[in-house]
Amino acid sequence: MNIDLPTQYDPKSVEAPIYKKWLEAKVFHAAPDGRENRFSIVIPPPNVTGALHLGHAINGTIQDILTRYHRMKGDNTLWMPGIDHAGIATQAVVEKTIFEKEKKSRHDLGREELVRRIWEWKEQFGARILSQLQAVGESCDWDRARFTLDEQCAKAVREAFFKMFKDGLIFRGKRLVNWDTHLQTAVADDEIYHETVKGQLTSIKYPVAAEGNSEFLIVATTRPETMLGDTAVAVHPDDPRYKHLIGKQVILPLVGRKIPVIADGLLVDPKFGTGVVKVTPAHDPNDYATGVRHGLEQINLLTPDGKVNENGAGEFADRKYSYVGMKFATAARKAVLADLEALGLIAETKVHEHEVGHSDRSKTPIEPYLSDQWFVRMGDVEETRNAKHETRNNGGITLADGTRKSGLAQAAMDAVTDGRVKITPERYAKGYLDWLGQKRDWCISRQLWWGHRIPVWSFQIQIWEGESRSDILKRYRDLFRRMTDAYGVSDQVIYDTRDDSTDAHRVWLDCCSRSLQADEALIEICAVVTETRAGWDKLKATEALGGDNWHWINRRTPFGGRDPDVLDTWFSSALWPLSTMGWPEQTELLKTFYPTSVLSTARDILTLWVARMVMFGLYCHGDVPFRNVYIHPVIQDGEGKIMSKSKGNGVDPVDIINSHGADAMRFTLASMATETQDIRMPVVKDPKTGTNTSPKFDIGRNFSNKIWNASRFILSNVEGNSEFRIQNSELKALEDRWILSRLHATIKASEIAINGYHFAELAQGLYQFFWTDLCDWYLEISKARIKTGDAAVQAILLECLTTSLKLLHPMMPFITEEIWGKLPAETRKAKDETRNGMIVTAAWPVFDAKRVDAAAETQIAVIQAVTSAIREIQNRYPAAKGKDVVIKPRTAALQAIIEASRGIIEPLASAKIAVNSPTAAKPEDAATSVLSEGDGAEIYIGGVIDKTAETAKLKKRRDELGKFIAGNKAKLGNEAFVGKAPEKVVQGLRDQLGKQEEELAAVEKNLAELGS
RNA sequence: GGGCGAUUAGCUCAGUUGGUUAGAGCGCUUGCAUGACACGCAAGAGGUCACAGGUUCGAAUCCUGUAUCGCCCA
Repeated sequence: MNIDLPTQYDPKSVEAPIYKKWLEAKVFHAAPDGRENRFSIVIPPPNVTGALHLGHAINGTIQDILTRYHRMKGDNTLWMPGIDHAGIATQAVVEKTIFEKEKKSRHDLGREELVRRIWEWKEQFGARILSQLQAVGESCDWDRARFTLDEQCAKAVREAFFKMFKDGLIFRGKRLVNWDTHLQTAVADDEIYHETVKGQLTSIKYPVAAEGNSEFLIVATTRPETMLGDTAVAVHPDDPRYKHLIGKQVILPLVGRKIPVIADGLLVDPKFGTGVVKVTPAHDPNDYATGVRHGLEQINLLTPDGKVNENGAGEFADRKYSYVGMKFATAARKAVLADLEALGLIAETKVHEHEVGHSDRSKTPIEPYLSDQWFVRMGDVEETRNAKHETRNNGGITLADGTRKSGLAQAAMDAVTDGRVKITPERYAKGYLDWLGQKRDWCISRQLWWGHRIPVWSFQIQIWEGESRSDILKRYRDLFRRMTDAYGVSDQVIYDTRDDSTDAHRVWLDCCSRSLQADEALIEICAVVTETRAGWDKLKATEALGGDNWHWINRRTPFGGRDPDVLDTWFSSALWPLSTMGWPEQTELLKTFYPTSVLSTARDILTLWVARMVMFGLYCHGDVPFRNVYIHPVIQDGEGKIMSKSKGNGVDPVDIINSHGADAMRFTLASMATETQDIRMPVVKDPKTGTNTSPKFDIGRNFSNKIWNASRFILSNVEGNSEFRIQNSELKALEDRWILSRLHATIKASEIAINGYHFAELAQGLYQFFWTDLCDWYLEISKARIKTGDAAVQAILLECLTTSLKLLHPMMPFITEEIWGKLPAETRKAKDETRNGMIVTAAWPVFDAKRVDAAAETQIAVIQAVTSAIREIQNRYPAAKGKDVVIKPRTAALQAIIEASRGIIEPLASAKIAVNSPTAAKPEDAATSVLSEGDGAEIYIGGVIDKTAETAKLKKRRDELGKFIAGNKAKLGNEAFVGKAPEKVVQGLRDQLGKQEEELAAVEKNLAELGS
């Protein structure tokens, strides 16, 4: 033992240099080459707002296992890395930081300055995230790292937007959206969490508007302030209580507006409350839908910052009321209630619990808000929809490969239904299909400054008397086309008109541009046409518009220029597999690595992200973005709570890497990646550092240390020898054949596990082989031969070590690379079969069925059972240590096995087998162990007995056996069982019963000898 | 309210198409400085497979219901 290695593995001193070595050798870099076998993954880009958490760590581990495995298999392997700009999240964090430090709002800074500050933030935290990913050991092609806001990604976003706009799949509309009054932006459904709030259900009396009628309709609401925007009250069409009022009007208290009583079977449940529902189309999604059904007016009451606008006033019962400027859900509510109370119009109030949506980012309650937003049409496209566009079709959409589909959502659904995308575990496909099946239009505009700005220029056009909308629009379109043509970018701009305007005098012209040059042109055009008449002249616009019939572009509109909004972050994320590979250019990279092999992610973004990538992949490029989707489990704390910063129950992967090493963390996480959807990780405070940690990670650390020490042991015993190849002629020793059999079984099991995404099985299989089979048994059995420098053993040891290291490498890359580097150079060369002497590119082991040796496995199982039985007696009776053992095997065959294995068993048990015979006599006062392995045996060590303990133990076993035997006898006595069960099962049970009976007989005989 | 999932040893989890005596790691108990490793070695104890029905020759496994918990959607 002279190899110069410490007895404890120190990951800290190893990991950074190893990673550097990989980077320098450029082993993670992938480029298109001639290889047919390819494997590619795009990373789910971590959010630039935050640091890495365990979710990233487990997913990174999984992806790295897959990537490193395929790289070793010799596939052309690309793991594409990058980070996400995470629009709302990042802007909110930066705004908050600036406000805390400088007491300045985003409006104080201005758009340009804020965006500059966010870029600063991005540089800082983006770098940190990348270094954290590297600390985990992830083998991404860093040369290709992308950021969702960089130029290449921006180009893809522009192109996709342009294409959709052209196909009429992107449209602008006034819709009810979730409004964050604090951040003053629309937020997506998934950016909202629901909280149960104790509220009040108020019943309000609305007087019926008819001469001499003193009737009231009573409506119940949790949001009385929204009554200011009511435009109807609804009853069920079949409700006899109100039938006579349908079509009549009620007077809206406080406001004085007369609003109709409508009949709506969808909105109203006659059994709930009074059966009368107030309808506020601009402030409630259900009411909005009702309003659309009945053509009701939509009265918005809200300013963007959550106050009551000018619509919140009126006159009722000869008095004026106004709530303008009050905070909507708080002050206005209070005032409305007080005024109603004073009027005696409150029929009842009661405490009521209900769910209120809150914004994830600002934690403030969400208001449904009627506003202009951009949408992606998810649903089926009907024929009439495209009538106004130049490209007409018969309904449906065309994917990039020419396939026709009814709509975007349907295209993405079909890809999973017909198996082009396979989701693992399968059950998650249901959520994906259900979500897409709703085909809800996707609101893609955000009133933020951080993100891809919407590439649309809008001009509000005045319509003068005597000219039709379509005429003027056509003329403007022609004009704009000519102008952009002058800039040489006419094919970079599409012109579209909005037909959703209710204004008879104005109409919008939208110009969507795909390139930055087109933007430049539009800036120019915008400046000219909105500034001066001279500008018009300059461009000969007058001519273009036709003489004196003067029309103009409204210079006061905020939209006489580019749309100020940015795109939802998921829009650029949806293009990630395409944009990172260079789309819309048809790059070699794209041709080689798209579609990617697998996407690994957490279930919460299966719909938001995965579904949209499928959609965009098909629509933009004509193929799915990945063949497989693997959904990994979510790590929770010991109580089953999601880990989060605010709860303080999170574990920081960097802390674990510092305390346990990256390999230890990776092994532990892999061993937890089962098919379940949640896994719990008990969290404790590390007394040394005060940080959160988990005893779970000790498993990985201990295993690392085991690998380290076994390797140390093996390396120190093969020193001075060079290349080893196993000669089949030398495979005489049972234990040698056995460990190779186990090794090859492990190779096979590892491959099956990786290919099936069974990472916990992979971890357990390797742990079992390395620790139990190799260390506990093989190394112990062969120690004597190892000491004598037996060449066959050395060959086996090196074979086991090198193959184990390779199998372990994808999961534990650092330690395996470190040990690989300590191998004798010739061995490394012989076992590597590659390229640069590193394990990272060494060839993956090849399973050899000829190495599987069932006979050897059975024999070693007997040896293990006999050895353990002897040790068990020795542990029970310390006096038995060193004393001779008497074995009474039940058959001559077993006797022979034991006889042949004497040389193995005796050193392991530190005892001599004095007798090994079916007719062996039991020694005086012998402690007994009755074996059921093999053909069964009794094992005695004489002169040590404690009669009471011995009797108790045998009795316990007797009772157990009695139970088993009774059960088996009952089964075998059952004709139905014997008749129906497969012969194999019946025979197995008979054999088992036979053994149990023999064992019971032996136990009873021994009990009798003990006098009980 | 709808969907998905979980409930197996003190803890965290396995348990394949239903089939021989339900497994692992941690923790616990006992013994051990043993020429690789105490982050170790040897051994042991520990389970009414949430509950109630059902199907079946046979159920941790399939079905129905109940309870508790988690997640997603509305």
